[in-house]
Amino acid sequence: MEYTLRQEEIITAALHLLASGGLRSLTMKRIADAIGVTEPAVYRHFRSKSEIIKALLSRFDLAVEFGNGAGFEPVAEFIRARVKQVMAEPDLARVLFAEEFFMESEDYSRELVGMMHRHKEGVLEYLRAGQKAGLIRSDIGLDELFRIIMGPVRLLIKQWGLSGGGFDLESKSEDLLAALKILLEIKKEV
Amino acid sequence: MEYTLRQEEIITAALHLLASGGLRSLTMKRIADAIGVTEPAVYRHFRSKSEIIKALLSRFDLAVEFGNGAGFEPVAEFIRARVKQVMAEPDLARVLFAEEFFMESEDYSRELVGMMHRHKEGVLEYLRAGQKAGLIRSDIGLDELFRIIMGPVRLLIKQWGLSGGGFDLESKSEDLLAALKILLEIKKEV
Amino acid sequence: MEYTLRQEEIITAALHLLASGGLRSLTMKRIADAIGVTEPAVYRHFRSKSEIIKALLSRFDLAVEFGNGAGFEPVAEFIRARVKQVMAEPDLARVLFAEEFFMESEDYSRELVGMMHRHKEGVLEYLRAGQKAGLIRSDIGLDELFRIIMGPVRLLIKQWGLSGGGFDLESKSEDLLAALKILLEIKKEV
Amino acid sequence: MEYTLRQEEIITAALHLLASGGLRSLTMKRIADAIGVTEPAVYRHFRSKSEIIKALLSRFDLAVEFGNGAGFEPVAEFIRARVKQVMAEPDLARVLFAEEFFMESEDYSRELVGMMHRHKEGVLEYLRAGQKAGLIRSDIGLDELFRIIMGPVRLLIKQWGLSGGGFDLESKSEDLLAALKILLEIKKEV
DNA sequence: TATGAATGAGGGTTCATTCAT
DNA sequence: CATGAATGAACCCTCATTCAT
Repeated sequence: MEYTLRQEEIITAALHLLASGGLRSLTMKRIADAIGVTEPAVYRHFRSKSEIIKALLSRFDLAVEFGNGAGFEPVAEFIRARVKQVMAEPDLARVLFAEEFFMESEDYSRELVGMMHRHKEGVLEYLRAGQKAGLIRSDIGLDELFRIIMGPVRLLIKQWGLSGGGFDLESKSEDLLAALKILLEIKKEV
Repeated sequence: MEYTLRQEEIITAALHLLASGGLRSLTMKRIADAIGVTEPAVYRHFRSKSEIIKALLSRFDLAVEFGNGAGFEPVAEFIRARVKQVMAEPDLARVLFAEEFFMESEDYSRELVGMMHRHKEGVLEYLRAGQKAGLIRSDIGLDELFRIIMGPVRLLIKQWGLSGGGFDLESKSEDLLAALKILLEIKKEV
Repeated sequence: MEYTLRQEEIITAALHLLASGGLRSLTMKRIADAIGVTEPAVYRHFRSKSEIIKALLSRFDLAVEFGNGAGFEPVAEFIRARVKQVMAEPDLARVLFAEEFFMESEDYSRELVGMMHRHKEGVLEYLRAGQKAGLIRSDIGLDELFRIIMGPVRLLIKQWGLSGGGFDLESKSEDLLAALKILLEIKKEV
Repeated sequence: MEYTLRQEEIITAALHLLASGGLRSLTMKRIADAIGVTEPAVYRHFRSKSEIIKALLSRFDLAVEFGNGAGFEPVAEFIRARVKQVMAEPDLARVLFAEEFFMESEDYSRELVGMMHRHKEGVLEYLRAGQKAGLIRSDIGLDELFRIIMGPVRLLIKQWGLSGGGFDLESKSEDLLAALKILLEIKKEV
């Protein structure tokens, strides 16, 4: 979906409010104030608050193509893309993995779950192919493998968000990826 | 802090509301309805909604004593305690790692951060000692170690919560612990 | 249904607003002002504006028992009861036969239609029995008979309402009933 | 007053909205949508919503010339004209005798009352002349006569409108006229 | 210990209307 | 002749909280 400039402005304002004060502070009035108009003006651009939130959720999506790769490297690339996205829009870090925010409404949940599922399947596919190709250790189940990779990434990004960007996310994420690489990749013997 | 029976009842009702409908549905009216009284009656037991939420947060705490152990095993014990706690009160799973819920107010944040910190320190201590004692691999930094253990655990519990208890948390957590053990523990050579 | 004093007060205020300014002026704010409280206070007594309107509609109902009578006389009694009711609460006159007001919502419509139907059936039964007993002329169909009696009554009450009580409704209604009696009753020959 | 094509289109759309959803649904947005333009465009053709409603009311008027006739027949002709008009534009039936719709504003009221008055005077004149000429029974007052004729007609048209055109209005109106003729006309003796 | 009644603040949303383009 | 963007006023309703009883 394409958004007009005004719409993008609104989505950004909404994301900022959500990140800084939770769903409670994401009100039409505050959005309107943030972009310098009155409340009804916002309704020219989105039919309802719901629509704004749905549009906001689309920012969670990654323009990542899941290809035919195998092993840890393409997964790492996916994670690096996430990290870059979060760093480009730090507000994201505070809400990205807070599915609970949107739990309240079936509507948002569905959207969110769909997106999560898509990403999970992509990652799982890399891992499955990696195990088959002997690039990733096979003494650990796929489920566990997935959690052991994505769990720490989520935690890292969350910590960065909660700390207000208090550390260098990029270098810390590289550290994490390096550690995961050591643990999960099968070293090619000479 | 000790709570009266009525207070415990209120906290449980609040937790249930929070888990099932998010912060939005956690209102004084709904709490009152849930325990079968009117709103002012609730104020007899808690000075404000804030106090209820703070009391609720105390449920997140673990009555775990962090001792002098070292290595992966005491960490696993800590995690098992968490899992048991969550299974005993499934609502907890849906809110336990949703720090964002409480981000809104400095008040709650402080409480929560303190708790998280305490737990983190405990776990880190086990890991540090474990590395020193040669029980845990040392080619991975403490920070990464912590995230690689607690990240997946958080993710697992969150998934269980979001799925509405759709899988056997206990066995899945054992699978996870086993995988982490394989990855992180140093095998004693004969 | 029984209403508390406050509820009756609200219903009366609502009826007054409806009568004096149409549905447009029937707002929660105005009702609240009319009884000297703030808007939220009204919600203690009715769950929604809908409920108030439904309660209001119940005022349209007549506590008239439709018995086993026959002929014009019991119909006249029914009409006299309506007239008395309207005179006791003149606001009624302006809204009583304005089904269109409530057309907007299926909800109200159903309620209203049910009431109208009950009354119509009662009147029709008197007329049918009257024709069978030779008290009412039979050269006119029941449908027409009904309209020729109730149509003028409705018009009379409406005119009285629109004129702001500008004439003596009671005497005018007696004139009307007398005329209808002359036209429709069969004179007993000696 | 003459209206442009666009204006007629707007009036028709307004009438339709009014008939199908009451005054509540008669909004500038909906009118605009109905004719496929945006709101400001409507303002090109009418200075305000008020003007639209006033124009709408003009549809209630009948291009009936009240002549010098006497007795029941010219009244019946007047009624037949109404019925034809209503059948040609069924939406009219749902709002035609709903003076309450327009009660809200003095403005509309005056317009409407004037029209009603003109029609009433015309009908009354026929009846007065009819009584004088011995065509209509004189044991019933003029006021009552008027109500006994127009009351049922109004009720009939209203019922037709509320029933969504559920019966044959033309034949039912002939039945009604026949009944009224029997009741009110003086039979010429041989 | 509990209730009934109330309130100020604020929520999302719709309306008729205006104005620059 | 029409649009996109905006606005002030108003709408229904919910919230945490208070107070007299």
